[in-house]
Amino acid sequence: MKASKKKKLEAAGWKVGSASEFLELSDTEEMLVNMKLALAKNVKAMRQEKKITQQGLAKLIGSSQSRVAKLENADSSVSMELLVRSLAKMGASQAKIGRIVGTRVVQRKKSPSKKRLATT
Amino acid sequence: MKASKKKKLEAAGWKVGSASEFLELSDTEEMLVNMKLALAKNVKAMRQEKKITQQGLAKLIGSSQSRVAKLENADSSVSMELLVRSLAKMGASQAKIGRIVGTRVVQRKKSPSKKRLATT
DNA sequence: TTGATATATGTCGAATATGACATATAATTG
DNA sequence: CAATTATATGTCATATTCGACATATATCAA
Repeated sequence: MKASKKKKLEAAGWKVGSASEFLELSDTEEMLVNMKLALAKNVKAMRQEKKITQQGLAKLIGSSQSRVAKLENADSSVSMELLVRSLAKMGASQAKIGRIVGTRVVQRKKSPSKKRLATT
Repeated sequence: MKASKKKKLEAAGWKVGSASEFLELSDTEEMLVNMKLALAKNVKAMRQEKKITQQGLAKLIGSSQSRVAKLENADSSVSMELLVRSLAKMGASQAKIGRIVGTRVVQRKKSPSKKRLATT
């Protein structure tokens, strides 16, 4: 994983430390993080498209600007449900949300390729 | 809404009471309930397909049989994240989960059709 | 039927997510 | 530059979700 991406994930509170590198997360956990990143990215994109501030979105979903900031940065303290709810409140269709959930934003870990033994 | 469906939703703890009939839920809330129903339905279907008990799935996701029962019945106490995590742990791909999230299981409320005025 | 196994329901203390707030930093505008 | 507006970060008390347990009910085989 690129150092920049790792730093970003760590900053958001995800466990990407020495004992469990991102690439070592279980497939399930990696998928969940990936879904949240996809949702967060789209929350921000939709909000900007609608030209409203985080404060505006906060009002729309009955929350606060600080929580919206955390939403958009995929902070580990935000639930998948709040992410989905935010998209829905901005008018995203269920179909669109489904497509977002199904989207990979982080490159999938390559399954280990068979290595030829060194012929020393 | 059919009485049977309403009863089922109410039993699961959703607010489908006099003051807010299901059809009166906001589009957003209706969508969220619908997504959870779709996820729950698929958790049960996948588990049965794999021929494992709720106890077995519980072990797979690190939970208990009672919580799995609630999961599959879309109890209001279960999060969207746990539903998604359960599907992932059973091997559902991110794409598949996305398709499930985008699936309507409850008929959409009809938008009010323009009525011709009665011509007394 | 009876017993065994599976699923459902209710409750609990613990863990996690919440909105709100203060305040820091960044971006924009004049 | 300074002022203004937008976004980010840290914390807290409250609310929600959690696994676990007890126990009820259903399903099915003998």
